[in-house]
Amino acid sequence: MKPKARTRRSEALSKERIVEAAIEILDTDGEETLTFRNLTAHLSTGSGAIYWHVADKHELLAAATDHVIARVMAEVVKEADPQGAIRTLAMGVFDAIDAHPWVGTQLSRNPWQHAVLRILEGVGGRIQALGVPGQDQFNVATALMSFILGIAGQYAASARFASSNTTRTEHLGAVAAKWEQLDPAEYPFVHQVAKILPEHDDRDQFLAGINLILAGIKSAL
Amino acid sequence: MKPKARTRRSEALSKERIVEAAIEILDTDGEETLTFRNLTAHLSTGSGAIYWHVADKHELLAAATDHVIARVMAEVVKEADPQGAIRTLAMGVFDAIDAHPWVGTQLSRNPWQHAVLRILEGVGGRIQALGVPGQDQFNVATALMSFILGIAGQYAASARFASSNTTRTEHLGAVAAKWEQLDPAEYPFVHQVAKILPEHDDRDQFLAGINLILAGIKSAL
DNA sequence: ACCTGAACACCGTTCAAGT
DNA sequence: ACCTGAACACCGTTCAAGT
Repeated sequence: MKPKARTRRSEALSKERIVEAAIEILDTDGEETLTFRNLTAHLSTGSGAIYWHVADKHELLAAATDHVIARVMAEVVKEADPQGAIRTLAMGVFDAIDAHPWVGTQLSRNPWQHAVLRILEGVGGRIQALGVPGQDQFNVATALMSFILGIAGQYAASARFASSNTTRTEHLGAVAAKWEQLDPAEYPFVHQVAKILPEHDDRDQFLAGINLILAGIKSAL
Repeated sequence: MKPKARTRRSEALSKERIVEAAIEILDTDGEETLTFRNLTAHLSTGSGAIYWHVADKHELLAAATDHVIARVMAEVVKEADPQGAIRTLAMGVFDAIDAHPWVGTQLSRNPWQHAVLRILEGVGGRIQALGVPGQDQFNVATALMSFILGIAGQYAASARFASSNTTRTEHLGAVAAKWEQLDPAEYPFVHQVAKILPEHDDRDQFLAGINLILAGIKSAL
């Protein structure tokens, strides 16, 4: 009786195969479960084998993130309207994080990884097409980036907490309940927001933020 | 010859003393060096002693972050003009992250910790004072928050990489050099930005982002 | 009630030894 | 050239035992 091979037989290792296996673990079992021991077991190889193909865990995570983001950016390529392109680009990143919360963690952790450059290029090109003057392009593009990366980190964090055993709305309900126990005199706004929190739509919220920034850009043109 | 006591004698432990000691380690030696063994050595106590006062490392980090952010928010309290208040509040958070990069990491990692609520309350109150209609306040306040937290994560990441042995400008120069090796046809915007990157001012960049969002808010009023 | 510190169950990474 | 897997140098956390 052959043991169940978790991977298709034993082809030679490669960075690509390693990244794919890592993504599978990250997607199905979450970011905390990705260890080199777990990963090498999936690949049915020795615990140190990975280091021949990948420098360290940071590089592996960056490569996995780039894999996901590259796909997103490829889908955005052709959109004539720069504003529309920025929206679909941003929502594409959002949906990728929704599907792979660990991508959000990773994006917000290292601003100079390749995946972030892909996003910056995508945003920057549209900013230029929008007619933002040269000396403002850097600030405008990075502001949009910061907002996207900020959301990335937050959304990934929610997913990390919620996914364990409760649904997202249950979890938000628990958060809102905690907010309502704060002193209403000291935290009036938080109290008000607690009522909306459990049933709000993250995607709408994100798009509203993008539109806010786009409005700021247009008002300065 | 008495051994040099790293802490003032052996008063009883308390959450406050633990948090203070943690902040000192985080500030002087960086976030990677904060381990419970290191921390308890500084406090000259047993390695498990902390767990009587603090649930786990996450709570400790959240408490340390709240300690820093509470100070920042206290300084902002009275500013008549809501726009000005939002600017000083945001810059206060920025300067706190500049002085304590680990605060940036921590803020971007957990959106529901108390420190984040302080910022949200500060931002939200000013958003209301600005006259943003009720149903938009949540989206607008959280968008501003996301931008601030996005910067927090990025700035902390730069500090983490740069601080090791090179100065910030040296580090940015190295990043820019890497960007210039990318295919200019595929990454035209990144190439252009690489020229500005090493000598840009992070504080100006951050303020420009805040002003962009404020402009977006005003244009919708 | 509070503290000690050995022990547990892990990590990422290295590297001699194998093929 | 590539892989193996024991070993190294750590982690956070637990918990019986002490005071």
